[in-house]
Amino acid sequence: LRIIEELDYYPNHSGKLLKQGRTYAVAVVSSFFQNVFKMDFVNGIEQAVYHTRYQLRQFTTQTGKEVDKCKEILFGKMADAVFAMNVFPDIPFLEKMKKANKPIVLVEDVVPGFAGVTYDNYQAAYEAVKFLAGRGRRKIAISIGQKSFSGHSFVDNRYKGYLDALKDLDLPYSRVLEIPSYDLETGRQLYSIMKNLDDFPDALFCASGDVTAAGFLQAALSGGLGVPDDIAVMGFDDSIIGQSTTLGLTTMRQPVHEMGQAAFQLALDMLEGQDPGAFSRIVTFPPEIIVRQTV
Amino acid sequence: LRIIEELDYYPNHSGKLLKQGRTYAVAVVSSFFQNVFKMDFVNGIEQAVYHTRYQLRQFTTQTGKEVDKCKEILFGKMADAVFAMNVFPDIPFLEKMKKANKPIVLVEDVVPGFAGVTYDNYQAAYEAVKFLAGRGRRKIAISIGQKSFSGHSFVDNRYKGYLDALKDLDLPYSRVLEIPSYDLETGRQLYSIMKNLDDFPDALFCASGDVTAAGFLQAALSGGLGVPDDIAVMGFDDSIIGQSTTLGLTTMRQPVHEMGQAAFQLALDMLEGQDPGAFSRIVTFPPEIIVRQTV
DNA sequence: TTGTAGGCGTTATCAA
DNA sequence: TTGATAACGCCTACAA
Repeated sequence: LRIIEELDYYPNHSGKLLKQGRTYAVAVVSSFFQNVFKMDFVNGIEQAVYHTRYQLRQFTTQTGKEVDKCKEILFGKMADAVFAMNVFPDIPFLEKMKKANKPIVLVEDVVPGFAGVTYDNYQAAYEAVKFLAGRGRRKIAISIGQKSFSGHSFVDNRYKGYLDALKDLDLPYSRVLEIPSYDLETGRQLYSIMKNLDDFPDALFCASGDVTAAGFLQAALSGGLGVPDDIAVMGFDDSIIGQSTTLGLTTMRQPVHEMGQAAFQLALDMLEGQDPGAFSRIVTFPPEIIVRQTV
Repeated sequence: LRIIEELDYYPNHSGKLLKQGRTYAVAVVSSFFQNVFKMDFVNGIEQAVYHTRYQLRQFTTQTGKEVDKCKEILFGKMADAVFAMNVFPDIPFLEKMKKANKPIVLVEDVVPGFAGVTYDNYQAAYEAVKFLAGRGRRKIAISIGQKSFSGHSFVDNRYKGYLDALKDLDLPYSRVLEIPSYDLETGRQLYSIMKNLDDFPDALFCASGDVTAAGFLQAALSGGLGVPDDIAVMGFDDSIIGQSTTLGLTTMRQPVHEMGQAAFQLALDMLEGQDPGAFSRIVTFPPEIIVRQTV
C-alpha cells in the first residue's frame, strides 16, 4: 500500500471495465447543448448519481442520429444505461433494446410500454388556460414550439390541452404563435408579432417556456404594455429564469430536477432491480401553478 | 459489414481504450453541481469537443477531494485531460502532474506557471467601480462571495479591484457585503441587510454575480426602492439570468462560453500540440461592461 | 490478401 | 493465505 501511494498507482479504468463487463456509467443523450432545461435535469441526475458508484456521461449528437448513438453507447459498452432526451420514438428500436435488456429511459417524449419520465403536458396547458380564464381573461393566446410530425410530442400535447380547454370553457378566441426556438430574442419578437395582430389577446400563455416569457416581458414593458393590466403572462417550467424576472412571473411549474432524479432511479431499477416491470414503467409528474405577479 | 449491421455489432469501448492507451476523453472536475456558470462553461467545451473525436465527461467530487479525483482520472486513464474548476491550487500536485505530462487546465483560479483559463477579475471590479463613479455614484457597496484563505482566489481579486478603485478615485465610502452563496434568495436578502444600514449606498456592485443581482432587484423594487434612481445596480457575468431580468441589468460581462472553448483548445494543445509552452500557458479574458437600465 | 498470435491491465479461478 | 494463469475484446504485427 505504501508503494501504491508512492508510485501514484491508480487501477486502469479500461482494464477494469473490460474485465467486469459493466461500466457503472449512465449517459445522457441529446441533440442539443446545455440549456436551462437540461441543466436542471442533469443536476437532478448528478445529485442522485452522487451517492452511488455510478458515473454520469453526456453525449451530444446530430439531430436524427440519437438512436445510432444510443446503440453505440449501449452495445459498445460506453455506459450501462441511457437517458434519451426528446428522441423521436422509434418503436422497433425500443423493442430491440428492451429485448436485449438494454436500459433506455425516454425523457419528455415517452412511448407507452417503454420506460420513461415525463410530465403531464396536456393537463398543464389545460389548467393554465383554465386558470387564466378564472382570472377573467377571455382572449388567450399561446406561444409554443414547432408541432411534431408524429402528433404525440410534448408540444403537441400542450397544444391539445390549450385547444380542449378553450372548447370546454366556451372561449371562441384562439391564437397560436408557433415559434422556432426557445430563446430570449424569440420571446421579444413575440411582442412585435402580437402588436400587429388585429385582434389583441388579453393573456399570453408561453407554453414555449419561461425564457420566452421573460423576453416577452422585457419587450412588452419597454413597449409600454401593462402587465398584468393590459395582458396577463404565464410562463412554463418555473426554471431559474422564470424565478428571476424582476416582475415575478406566474408560471406552470415542471419539476425538472425531480424528473432527473426519477430518471436515474428508474435506470437503477432496470439495472439492478428484480422488478422486470421497470422496463415499461412511465413516471409522470403533475402540473402545478406558481402564482406571482404577471397574472 | 452486412453481418455487423445485422448483429448490431459495436466495438467494445473498453477493449479499444485498453489497447490504445488513450481515452479520447476530457473531464470537467468540480465540487459543485450544474449551475448557470458551469452550464455556460461546459456548453463552450461541448461545442468545441463536438467537432473532434473527443468525448466530454463530468465528475463531481466532495469539496477538498478534487485533487484526488484529478489524479484518479489522469493516472487511472479515465480521461486524457482534466479541467479543474475552482480547485485550491496545490503546487506540488501541479508540479507532479506537469512532470508526468498529464494535462490539467485550471479554470478561474489559476497558478502562474501552469496551464489555465481565467478572467481579469481585478480589472473587472476596478472598472465596474470606475464606471459607477463615472455615472455620479459616490457611495458604492459591493456584494461578494467568501474571501479565500490563500488571498489569491477570483473573489479576492475582485475585492482588491474594488478597494483599489475606491482609493484611486478618492471615494471614502466603502461597504462590503460578504455572502455565503450565489442564489436568488441570497440576493433578495441583500436588500434586507442594506435597508438596515445607517449609511445607505447609492450603488450596489454585485460582484457575487447576476443571480444575486436579479434577486436584489426583485426585493428592492417590491420594497419601493427606485432603480436606478435611488440605487444603481451592476451585476457580474452577463449570464442568461442577467440577460433576462425584466428591468435590463447593467453588468460586467465574463465570456464564460468562450472560456470553455479556450480551455478545450488549451487541453488539445497539451495533448496533441508540438508546443511545450502550452503546459504553462494562461489564457486571460478581459472585462467588458454591458450597459442596460439599472445604472 | 487472409489468418493467427500476443499483449494492453484487470479480476476471477484454481492450485499450491 | 499466497501465487500463477486465463480471459475480457481490441488492435497490431507478422506469418502464411
